[in-house]
Amino acid sequence: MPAETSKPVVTRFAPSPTGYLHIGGARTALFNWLYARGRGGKFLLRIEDTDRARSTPEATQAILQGMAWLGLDHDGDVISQFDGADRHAAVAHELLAAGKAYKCYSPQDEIQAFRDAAKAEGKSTLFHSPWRDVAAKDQPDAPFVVRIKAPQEGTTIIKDEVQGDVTIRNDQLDDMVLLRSDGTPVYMLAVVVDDHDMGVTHVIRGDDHLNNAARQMTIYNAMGWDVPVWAHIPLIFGGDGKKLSKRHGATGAEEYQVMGYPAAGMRNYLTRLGWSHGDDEFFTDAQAKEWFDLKGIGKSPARFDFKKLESLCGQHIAQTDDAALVKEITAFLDASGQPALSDAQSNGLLNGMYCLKERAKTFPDLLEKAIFVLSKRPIVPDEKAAKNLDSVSRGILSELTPLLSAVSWDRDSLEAALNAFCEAKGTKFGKLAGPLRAALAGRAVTPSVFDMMLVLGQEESLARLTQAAVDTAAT
RNA sequence: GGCCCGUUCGUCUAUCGGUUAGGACAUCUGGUUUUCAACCAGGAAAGAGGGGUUCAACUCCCCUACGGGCUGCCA
Repeated sequence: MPAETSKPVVTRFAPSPTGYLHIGGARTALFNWLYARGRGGKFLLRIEDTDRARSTPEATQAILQGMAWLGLDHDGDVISQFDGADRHAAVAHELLAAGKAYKCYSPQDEIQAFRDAAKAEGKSTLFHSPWRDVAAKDQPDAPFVVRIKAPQEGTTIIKDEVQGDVTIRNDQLDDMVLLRSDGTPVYMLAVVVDDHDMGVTHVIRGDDHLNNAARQMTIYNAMGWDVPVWAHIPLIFGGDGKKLSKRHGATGAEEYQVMGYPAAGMRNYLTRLGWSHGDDEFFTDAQAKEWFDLKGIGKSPARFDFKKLESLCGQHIAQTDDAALVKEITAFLDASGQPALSDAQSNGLLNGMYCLKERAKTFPDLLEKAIFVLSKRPIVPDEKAAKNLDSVSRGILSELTPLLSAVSWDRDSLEAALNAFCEAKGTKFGKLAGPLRAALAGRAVTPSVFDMMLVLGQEESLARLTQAAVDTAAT
């Protein structure tokens, strides 16, 4: 690996702005980001917008927003591929002048007819232009496309860090179009020129481009440019082993944001999907940057598993700093179009975070558990909680309340007081917990009653107990 | 049709010619418990099929099956 130290790493993510940031694209971006960031290199972002009909500024915004949410910061400005069209065309003309490309006058319908016929006969549909070696003086004054002169003998070896050495016979390569008949460059040319001009050293992209790499290499070779290190990564599938699509549920990065998955958990899950570092499952960004390499990327497509995502997200939430979580939740609320937290709610959330974050896998999950601290009196019990507030439990609560007003408000004292109360009443604590939950939170599923009382404070807790004891409306 | 790639528990994966094929998520059983979660203990669960090579194959080679990709004046 001594070569790696000689040249700084430059990676890039190059999405087409035709829709939201697909989760598979997000992972490709993540791999590029990790690889560059772990090596002190640069991570560039280029928008492949040469298809004018399908590219939209909204899509570019969605991609930027998705990357921002995932914390994938890029170096330098966002590059528009379309802006480089003149440069791309200039390269094609350079190739033309050097005799490494040629003008092809075959009309499209003719080519199409050839392909249809070849297919019908079960023969190769590779088109061989009759204009490849026609001298300039014999060329007509007619519309033409510029095609590269691809090698016709020998083999091209794609030295891929993930797939290994992939050998393609050159007779399988076509003289692909570089410039359309209107003079505009095609994608295949644009990527190569841009990657070269941007100094990209490692091309990490989906393996749907593996075959394209051989074709792109003919351009690199014709221009005498260094071929980058290739790493073609397998695509992500849905749970049924089919290409991930809408029917599998969410495919856009921002949908995961709206569902309340923490970005750190997403990064961890996506990194581990199709890449491994021994048995490590849960790791921080710092560890991921340190460990990530091309060798650890698997060759087979991985399936997306929500359960594992949730498990990892739960662990990340539990390990995130309380204040940072409140910030993330605030952003989540905003992104998902929900009402913002009041200052009082924010503070309450922060105070209660220690006992909330241990038990939540997503932000909505956490918020659900936090209802006790986000709600104001009067606490209205939901259906399940109401069942714990029958007349008997109300009686018990009203007996308990004066007792608690005399107790010192710390965990040990509260536990002692409640246990003593239960013993005196001859009941188990379990009998008391349900009504307490209903009174304090209005829910049947909550954090520990001690934590709730501690977070709420003595005054508020007693007020809620009092209210529950006297309120008979629900029964 | 042609060319290219892939295939280890349900899922993500470890292994890199010699292992009782390991871990994680999910699942099942038991325990703990104050609900949910968490936690503890334990269980079930895998090399697509067929040929080689080798003393020995999940690991190397070939074939088949299945899945995927490319085969555009899309990207």
